[in-house]
Amino acid sequence: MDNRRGGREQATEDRRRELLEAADRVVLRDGPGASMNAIAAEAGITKPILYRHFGDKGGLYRALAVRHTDALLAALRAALDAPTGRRERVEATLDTYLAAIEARPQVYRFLMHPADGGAQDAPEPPAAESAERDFEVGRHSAPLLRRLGEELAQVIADRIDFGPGGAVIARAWGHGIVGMMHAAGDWWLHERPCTRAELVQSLADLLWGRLAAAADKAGGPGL
Amino acid sequence: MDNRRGGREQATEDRRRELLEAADRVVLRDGPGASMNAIAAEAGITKPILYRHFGDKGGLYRALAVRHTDALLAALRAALDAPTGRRERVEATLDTYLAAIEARPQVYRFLMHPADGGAQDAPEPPAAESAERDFEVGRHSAPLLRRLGEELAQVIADRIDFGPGGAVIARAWGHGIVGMMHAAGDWWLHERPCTRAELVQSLADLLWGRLAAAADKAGGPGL
DNA sequence: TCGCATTCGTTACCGTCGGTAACGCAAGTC
DNA sequence: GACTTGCGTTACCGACGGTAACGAATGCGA
Repeated sequence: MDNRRGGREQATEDRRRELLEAADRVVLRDGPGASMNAIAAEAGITKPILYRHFGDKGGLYRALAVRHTDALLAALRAALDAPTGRRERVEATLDTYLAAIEARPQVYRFLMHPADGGAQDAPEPPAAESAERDFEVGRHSAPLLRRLGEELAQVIADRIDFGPGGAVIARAWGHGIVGMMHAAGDWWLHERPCTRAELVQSLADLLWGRLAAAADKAGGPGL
Repeated sequence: MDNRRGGREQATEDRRRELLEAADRVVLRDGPGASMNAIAAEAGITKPILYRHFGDKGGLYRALAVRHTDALLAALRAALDAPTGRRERVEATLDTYLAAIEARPQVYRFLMHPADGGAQDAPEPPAAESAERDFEVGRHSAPLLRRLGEELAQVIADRIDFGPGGAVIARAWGHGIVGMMHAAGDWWLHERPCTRAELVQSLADLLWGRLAAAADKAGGPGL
């Protein structure tokens, strides 16, 4: 039908988008762990073509994650680039993240828990001689966190002047801050013990060294 | 054999411990996602008795997690209670955590990714009318993080004097700091870009407000 | 001593899932 | 009109979590 224009590549690209949107709908409805069958059904087709497009479930999830991560990253970058003071930028970034996970908790949930990740070493056939030798702790959790961490690290490294070896510090901070945001956001979304603005203030205060500056409680063990 | 003493309850308790140790070995060897079959085989028995003891896989994993979490918590509490300055305590706590995940990455990996968690709402039969209505983002990730966060929040609330409403701030900080530790530790364990001591210093600096105090890079957009 | 209930353990199975092989069918080409 | 080339299907595989139904061993009252 609409095969005019370049060729089939355009068509398969459209197809891919369509499949991703269907997958998105299903994941949004059923949470992570949505089955490939369900996704295929939602898209009006069957499993094998899903696999032809995305390889395996990890591929589909990765593609989905990239979509949403890109959107979130764009919003965060905007907050990070606002022409205001550093404190305001930090607050805006925190608020942007929290607003995003508040608005679409299912998406957020999916992004943070993408089933597994990928290929440890050898699944199992060769006995199991990987033993404790294989570390490779990584990729168990969310690639999103890693991406956000690296992104923030880049911004930090660009903006703040550490001494030599500063790149590593910036990365540690990037991942650390993202983790802080994530964990606090997760807890907050679950229990809603305060408003978003209050949480933003608390976390910004934490990053602003209030932990070091705060007074001990009376009767404490000193310091 | 050793049925003297109270009765069978003692025996089943021993059994349970034995099974948990077997499960521990398997999880340590095969990573999370170790199958119930494998665990049962390691314990020298078959699946159904595992299910009789722990209900379902979540139950077993929860029991395992509690064991390790308790051990880690004890170590962290010791670091948190050291009779030194606040900065030293923070550094000791960070170092304790990082040393733990460094020493046993498989255990750590398992704790942070306990398969799923539990019972969303209705798995699927009733059509799927939960829709986007059900929030309940929680419990998707690790209960360990929550426990650590609450624990740290308690220590913070005990030791630092916030004004009214301080309990919520302490909890936000507790979860935030734990998340920071976790994410940074995860990244560090994966890439090993620096020594443990260096990471501890970087994170402690971050918590000490160095982000607020640090100088802008030359040519930056000002503040 | 026999029967009987209870407990521990087994084998054998179910439903679902991720993933794949083999086939069917339409369209473009000579 | 035969021939390739993709898209899509059905039908299947192996592994998993979980369970039902059945087999010994043990304790106990008659």
